[in-house]
Amino acid sequence: MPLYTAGSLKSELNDRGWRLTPQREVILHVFQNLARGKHLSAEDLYNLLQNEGEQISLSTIYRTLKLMARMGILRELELAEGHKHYEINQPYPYHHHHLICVRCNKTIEFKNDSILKTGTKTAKKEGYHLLDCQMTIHAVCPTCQRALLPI
Amino acid sequence: MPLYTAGSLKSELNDRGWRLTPQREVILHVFQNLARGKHLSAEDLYNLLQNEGEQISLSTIYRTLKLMARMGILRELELAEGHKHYEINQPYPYHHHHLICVRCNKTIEFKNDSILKTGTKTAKKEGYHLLDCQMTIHAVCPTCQRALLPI
DNA sequence: CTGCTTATTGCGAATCTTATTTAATAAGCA
DNA sequence: TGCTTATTAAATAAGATTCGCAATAAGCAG
Ligand SMILES: [Mn+2]
Ligand SMILES: [Mn+2]
Ligand SMILES: [Zn+2]
Ligand SMILES: [Zn+2]
Repeated sequence: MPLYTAGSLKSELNDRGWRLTPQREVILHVFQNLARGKHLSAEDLYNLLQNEGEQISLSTIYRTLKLMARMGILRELELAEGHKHYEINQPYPYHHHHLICVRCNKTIEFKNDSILKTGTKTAKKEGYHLLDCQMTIHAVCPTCQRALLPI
Repeated sequence: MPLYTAGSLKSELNDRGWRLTPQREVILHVFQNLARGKHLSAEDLYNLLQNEGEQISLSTIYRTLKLMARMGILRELELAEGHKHYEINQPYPYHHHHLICVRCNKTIEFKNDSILKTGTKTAKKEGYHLLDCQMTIHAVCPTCQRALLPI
């Protein structure tokens, strides 16, 4: 899980016969400058770029998010039903995990260094090349516990 | 994360004003008797039941899987793109986690007791009612590493 | 710097999973 | 045993993501 710059992204892409496009650079930049604790869906990213005057099609957004997740640059998160969220994939000491309320989707980030260690060790043991490891806690938040039993 | 029987499922449902139906009982039974390491998608479950002569509609399958996941009876897993997989949610010592190849979806289960401990502690600290906690490692398996660079 | 190859983009249309609507059914309970 | 209403099946809709294709432009060789 290295930290990417526009330059290192370009070389990693070119090494595989792929290309660095302005769209990819812009999207990486958005995630690199996203506030801690923020997570973007494809639609979120699309709207954010629209508001900044960047014209990147939704198709390209989807393709780029998938590509960068497969490269280990972004993390793909299941924070809500029906669509994915993304954030930059950072190593220690920024590596963190998520506690999610399954009813209202309120999300709390937490850290635990032993998880990344376990992930690294387990992947290595099986000969896998690690891209990301994440712990997800599904639970019901205090507010939703008090609400009267809707599922 | 208690272990459910048809009886305890019924009381937990009835306590909330809900009902135990034959469909729900059948679906719980399938997951309770599923071989270790097996994970079912909604479609998988539907086909499995069809082959056993059980007529349960796909709508009911989806509703039941969601309900049981929200109750903490089943775990919802992201083992492949585009659809979820489910397995029974078991406590220590059966509690386990998943290492997934993002290219071919080959999945390996592994255990690590400290994860459930961390999940329990973190949920408690925030006042959340724990349903499930899981660690997911995204990686590229040895076979896919050798394959020539398709994403 | 120039031209060529082909990866990538944007657009629209398609796909596919999951949710919803509705009438019929049946679980729980008095 | 009868009543209330949660649940079902089936058809339909919704919504996220992917795909096909023509136009564009990144990388590279000359
Ligand atoms: Mn996060
Ligand atoms: Mn499993
Ligand atoms: Zn909540
Ligand atoms: Zn693989």
